[in-house]
Amino acid sequence: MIHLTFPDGSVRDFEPGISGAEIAAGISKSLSKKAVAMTVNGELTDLADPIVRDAKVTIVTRDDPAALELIRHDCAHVMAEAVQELFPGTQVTIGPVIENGFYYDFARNEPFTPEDFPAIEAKMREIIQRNRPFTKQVWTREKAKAVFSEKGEQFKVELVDAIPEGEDVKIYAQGDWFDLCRGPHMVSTGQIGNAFKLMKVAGAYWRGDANNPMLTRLYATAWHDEKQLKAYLAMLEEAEKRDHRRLGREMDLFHFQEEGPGVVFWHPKGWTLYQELIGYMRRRQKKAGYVEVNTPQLLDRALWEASGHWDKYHENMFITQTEDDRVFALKPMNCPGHVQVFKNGLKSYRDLPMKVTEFGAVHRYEPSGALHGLMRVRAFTQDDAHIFCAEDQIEETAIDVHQFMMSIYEDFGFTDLVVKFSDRPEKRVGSDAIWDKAEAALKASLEAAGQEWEYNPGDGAFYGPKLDYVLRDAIGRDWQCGTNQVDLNLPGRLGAFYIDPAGDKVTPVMIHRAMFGSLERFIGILIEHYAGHFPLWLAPVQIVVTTITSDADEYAQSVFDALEKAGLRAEIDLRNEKINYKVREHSLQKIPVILVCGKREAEEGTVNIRRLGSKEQNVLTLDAAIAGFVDEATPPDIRRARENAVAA
RNA sequence: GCUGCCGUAGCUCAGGGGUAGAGCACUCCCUUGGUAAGGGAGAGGUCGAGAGUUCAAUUCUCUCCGGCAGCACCA
Repeated sequence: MIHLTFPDGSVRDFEPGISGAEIAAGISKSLSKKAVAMTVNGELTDLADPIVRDAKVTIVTRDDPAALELIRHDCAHVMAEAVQELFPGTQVTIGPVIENGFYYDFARNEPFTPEDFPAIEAKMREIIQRNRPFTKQVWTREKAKAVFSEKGEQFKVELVDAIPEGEDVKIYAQGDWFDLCRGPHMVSTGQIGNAFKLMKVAGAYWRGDANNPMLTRLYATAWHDEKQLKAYLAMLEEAEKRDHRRLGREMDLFHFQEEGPGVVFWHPKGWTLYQELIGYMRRRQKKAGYVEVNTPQLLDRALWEASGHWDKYHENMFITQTEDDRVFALKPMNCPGHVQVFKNGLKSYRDLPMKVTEFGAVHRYEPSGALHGLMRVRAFTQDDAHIFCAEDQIEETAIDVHQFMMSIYEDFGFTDLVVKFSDRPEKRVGSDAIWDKAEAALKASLEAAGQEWEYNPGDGAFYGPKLDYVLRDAIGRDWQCGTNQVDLNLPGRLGAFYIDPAGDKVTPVMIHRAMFGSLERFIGILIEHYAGHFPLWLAPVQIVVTTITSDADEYAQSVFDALEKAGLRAEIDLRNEKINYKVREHSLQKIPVILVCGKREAEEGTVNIRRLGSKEQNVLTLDAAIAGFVDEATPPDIRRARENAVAA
């Protein structure tokens, strides 16, 4: 007898080899009907699997959140069967579950098009209706290879070969169709339900390697029920509405055009936002002891060869040649420039840590397919900094940078973020002793702040370990922004040193860090995060003053003048249009505040305030209104400084 | 860069071998209206670029450029 423990804590005895299906049937008829899988000691397995020893067992029903992964995975198998039924000769490869759904990669000479989707979906519904059971078999490697080669499924043969020795070669069948698969699956295709939809067709390299042939990938989404599916589709629509490329055009922030692929034309409003961010960061960095510099856009090839960038990245650099045959490259990064600033003039240990920062415009010739609005561009400005320090200052510096980073993200409302820690890769420079030190320092900086982190083993740069900061936006998407990297290589490579207390020359360690990452990208993220509804301190136009009729023009003008005098970014709209029209237009422009001045307000010396996203109207005296707006438009760092001053 | 799709007015899009259309936006006129579209008139396009086929190409073919989705890449 074996003892099985159930979620309610009860323990019952069974014959060894009993299956989950039998247990469920023994508990109740309805459970038996709803059961799709089970977990044994926390591991999800087929309901039909025998249980041979004592274990904790949970029966998973279709409504269980854990079943969603199974629904998607089963659906992937059904999609593969449907495709092979409709398009004979198509080879199957792999079809994993991903966030929100699944995909399946096929090899076929003809590409699929979205016009094929309805037929595939219909065939999938048919297969689901057949309600054939999923059955598992374990084959020998030889049999699997023989069967798949016989079928002309070369990719599957490769996959069988890739299964480690000693691991079972599992085959799951649904009716006549079968696939090599790790499992688990539900009981039968009928349990998949109807809440799925093919989403897109795309190319993808076999095994994710650009040297391999390209397969056709079909993406689909699948859910427990229609309601969830609809909610997901609605979320996609919402995401599309806040797409920064669309809002950038609608709000007149920036544009792109054909002659400049991947480079931004900033319009007055977008540039205001841009400058506001730079101003914020400049104040914060100055306060944190950074010194701001500016280094050349163009530098001789020799410097890039010395830094090692030429060797590794020259295909991705913009390179120029002058009449006298000198080759200059547009800087793809600021580090070598900052090292030159450090090197100019002898440095003492007393100068360390030296924090050099630059709003550094860099150019990188990114692959055409990588370009994406502001998120990936070929010319961008980093809020870059390099901190030159002694080895024994790495830890304090890393802590300092981490806390700085967190406080900056908080000012933009990013409180949900993930920090990824990457340590030494196989190919690297520097002694193990100093890697030990650098890795420990980065970890210590996170622990000192009580910050949770994800571990990316071996993903560090060849020159040092790093932290990456991934922000989660208002609709749950992740964006990598900040980075904090220890560099044990470049200062030495470029001949930087300082004089230590004993009078010896010592190579400093350099810490690379960027908070926004790139201004362009960060603005893209902010647009989507706020859906264009910027907080007042960032809004390019904070307030529009407008009138009901021309009777109040003069008063409106005086209101506008007062706003400008108070340092607010205001516009005035005296057009002979109906108030409805003007309110609509400025609301669509996502102007945070509309001040309506009619006869009444002119007589009373008040303003009628309407806030973006609300229909409410609020009447205040002009002075009170301005005081409120000035307060609200205060950047968070200045507000903090003021509050601290008051407290002290 | 790779695979697939797309490129017609500022925007969203229709059309299709005989040199173009709608709505919104824009300009002008009328309208002075209390919180999300008042009315009228007008202007606006080498149909992404080049080549080819054709009596004739915006439409068909090819090449290039740009965009979108995904993959690969991201110092």
